[in-house]
Amino acid sequence: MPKQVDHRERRELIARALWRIVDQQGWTRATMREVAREAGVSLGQLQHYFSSRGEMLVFAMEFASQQTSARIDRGLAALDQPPHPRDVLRLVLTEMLPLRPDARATSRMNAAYVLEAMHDPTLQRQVGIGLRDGRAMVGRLIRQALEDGQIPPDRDPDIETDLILALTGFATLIELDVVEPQAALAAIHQHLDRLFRADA
Amino acid sequence: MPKQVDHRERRELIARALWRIVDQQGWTRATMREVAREAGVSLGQLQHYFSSRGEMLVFAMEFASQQTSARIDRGLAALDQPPHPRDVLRLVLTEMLPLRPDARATSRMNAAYVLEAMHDPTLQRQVGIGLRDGRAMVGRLIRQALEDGQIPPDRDPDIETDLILALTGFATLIELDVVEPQAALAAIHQHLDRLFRADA
DNA sequence: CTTGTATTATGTCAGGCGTATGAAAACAGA
DNA sequence: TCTGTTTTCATACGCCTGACATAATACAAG
Repeated sequence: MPKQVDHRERRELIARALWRIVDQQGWTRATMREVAREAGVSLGQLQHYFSSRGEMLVFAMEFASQQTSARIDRGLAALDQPPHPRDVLRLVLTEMLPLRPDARATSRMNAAYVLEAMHDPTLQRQVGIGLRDGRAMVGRLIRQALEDGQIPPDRDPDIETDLILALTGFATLIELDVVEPQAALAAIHQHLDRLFRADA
Repeated sequence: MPKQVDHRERRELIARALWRIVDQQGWTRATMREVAREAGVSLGQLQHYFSSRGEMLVFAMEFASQQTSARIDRGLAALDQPPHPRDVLRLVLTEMLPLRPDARATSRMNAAYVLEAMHDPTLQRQVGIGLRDGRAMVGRLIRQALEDGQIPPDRDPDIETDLILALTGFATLIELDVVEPQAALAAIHQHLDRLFRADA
C-alpha cells in the first residue's frame, strides 16, 4: 500500500553520510542535524529511519563492521586456496588499518565507538564480544599452524595471538603520522615472517 | 596584594577532577559545569583559571603526559644502573597501559585526546610531535642495544622500533577485557625477550 | 583604615542539541 | 476515485552548552 522505498538501502545511505562526518569532523559532531545535512535529507526524514540517535550510531557501526568483513572476505578470495595462515593474518591486519579512504572511515568509526564503549557497560559487552570472537579466530589459526608445523613449536599460541592483536595499534600510529603506512606494513610483514618458520 | 592562591596547584586540582570525569563518564561529558562540580568549585571560579574549555583540556592533557613521564622516571630509578634496555622498554610500555587506577585515567585521557587530534590539525601536530619524540627515544635505545650486541644484528632497528610502539595497542584490548592485563604483560615480556638475544 | 587587585559567586545570553508533534504529500490497493 | 498507510517535512519544546558580564568578597600593601 505505501510508497516503495528500500528501507535498508536508505539506512545505509545515511550510515555512509555518518561515516563521512565521523571521518572528517569526529564522533561528537555527528549530530542528527549534521548527518541529515550531509546525507541530503531533512531532519524529519532521518528520524523516520532512525527513531533515535543511538539507534543510528549502532546501525552505522554494525554496518562498518560488515564492510570491513566484506573487504577481508574479498581479499581472502584472491589468495591461494587453501591460503597460507600467514597471508590470512596479514590480510586481516592490513584491512583493519586506515590505509585506503574507506578503510580509514571505518577505522575511525571503530576508534570512536570503542572509546564510547569504555564508559557504557552495554556497548562494552557488545564490542567486547565482537573482539573476543576475532581473537578466537586468530587463535584458531595460530593453533592450527602450530599443529601443522608452520610455526616453531616453542611458540606459545596465546601469547602469539595477543601479540598479533596488539599490532592493530598501528592504526593510531598511522593516523597521527607517527609511522608511515609502508613502515607499518613492513613491520607486520616482518613479525609474521618471523612467527612462521622463523628459526627452523 | 591579592589573596595568595597557588595558581598552578589549583589548575592541577581541576585537571585531576577532569581526569575523573573522562575516566568515568567520557570525554564529551567533561563540560565546564561538570568539571566544576567534580572539582568542588563554582563555574565562575573554574573560568577564572581556564578562560576556555579548550585551554582546560590542553592543560589537563599536558599534565597527564607529565604524570606518565614521572611514573616512568620513578620506575627507572628502581632499575639497575645502568639499566638494561630491555627493562627500560618494558617499563615504558607497561606504564602506558591502564593497569593501575592512575595509569588508567591518564590512558583514557590520552585515548580521547588522540581521537580528538585526528580531526584537529593543530592538535594533530602537537600530539604527533610528542609521539615522534617517544619514537625517537625508543629508536635510540634499540640502535644502541644493536651496537652493543644486545640485539641480534639481523634485526632492523626501524622495524623493531615500530613493532614496540604498536604494542601500545594492548591498552585498548585491556580496556575492553579482550586480553587480561597479565596476558598483555606476558606478551610484552616475551616480545622483548625474543628481541634481546633471541637467536644468538 | 583605605585602596586596589586577585579571587569568587551568580546570572544571562544565544545557540545547538535530541526529541516530539502534527500535518502535508506520495502512493498502492479496493 | 477513494482509502489507508507510508513517507516527508516544518516547527516547537525543553534542556544543556560555552561564553560573557557583573557584583560581591578576600586580602596584602600603604
